[in-house]
Amino acid sequence: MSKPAVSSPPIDLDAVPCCTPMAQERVPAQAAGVLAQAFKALGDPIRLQLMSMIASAPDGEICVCDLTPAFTLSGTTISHHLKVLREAGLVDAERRASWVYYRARPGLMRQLATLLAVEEPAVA
Amino acid sequence: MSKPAVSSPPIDLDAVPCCTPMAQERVPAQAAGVLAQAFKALGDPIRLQLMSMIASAPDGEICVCDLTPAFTLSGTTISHHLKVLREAGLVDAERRASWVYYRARPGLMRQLATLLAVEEPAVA
DNA sequence: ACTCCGGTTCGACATCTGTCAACCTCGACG
DNA sequence: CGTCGAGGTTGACAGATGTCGAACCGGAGT
Repeated sequence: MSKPAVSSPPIDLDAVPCCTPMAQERVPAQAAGVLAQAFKALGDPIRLQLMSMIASAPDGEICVCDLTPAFTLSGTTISHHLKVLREAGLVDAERRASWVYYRARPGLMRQLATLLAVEEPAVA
Repeated sequence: MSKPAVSSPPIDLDAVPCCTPMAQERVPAQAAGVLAQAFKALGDPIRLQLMSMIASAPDGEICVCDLTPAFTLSGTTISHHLKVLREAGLVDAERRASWVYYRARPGLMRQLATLLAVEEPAVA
């Protein structure tokens, strides 16, 4: 919220030059905005489970109709959470026939993982 | 309660048996709560930069008096954000002399990084 | 003891977020 | 064409969150 920024629907993944562990170098203020949005998207139990279900889908993709019944929430709410994940650049949606399929975008996930990387305690 | 002035109450790090990439196995609903709280703590540009400054501190720790002037925010707000990071189990605070020093807790960060781990694209 | 200073906590406020009900859009199928 | 179902959008609402000013606390100096 410290960043009112008129929402940018399709996240500029290229505008995030981040690839250095935050333990090695301070993350630039500009990158922090985009990266924080991704973390915020994962900062909800429902979305974290949704993201997990999508990322661990056997075929690399999963239908919304398989996601919704996994929670005791209205379809509207699930749709809202999926939209957040979409706008954060974490997942991609594709409409096929009558159903919508979601798949993970490993790029951003990898960036976040790199950002969180910590030196192994063994290495001095 | 023999907790010092700067307390870091809850968060059961041991209660989070998570260590499997979310792309391999669906994260359990119970773990999702705690893990999501950690992600949420990082889901703010200010906190992400704070976390980064703490984690990348040369001596492994950094004084609040070095953190506050790095932002155009009141000390109150910085203190609030630091509290969020503390309660998420991401950082630890220690009062020494007149100043309070923060240091990163690599344990949870490593868990989050593992959770986000993605198979290398080399395997097609 | 008194004061000054760094930092947390408290109280208050505006804004954002999660949730649902209702409606709308797009394909599929008669 | 007309209907139906999946699911995304809108509007509305309670509750959470970010921010600040004021009050408070714990040491250091004087």
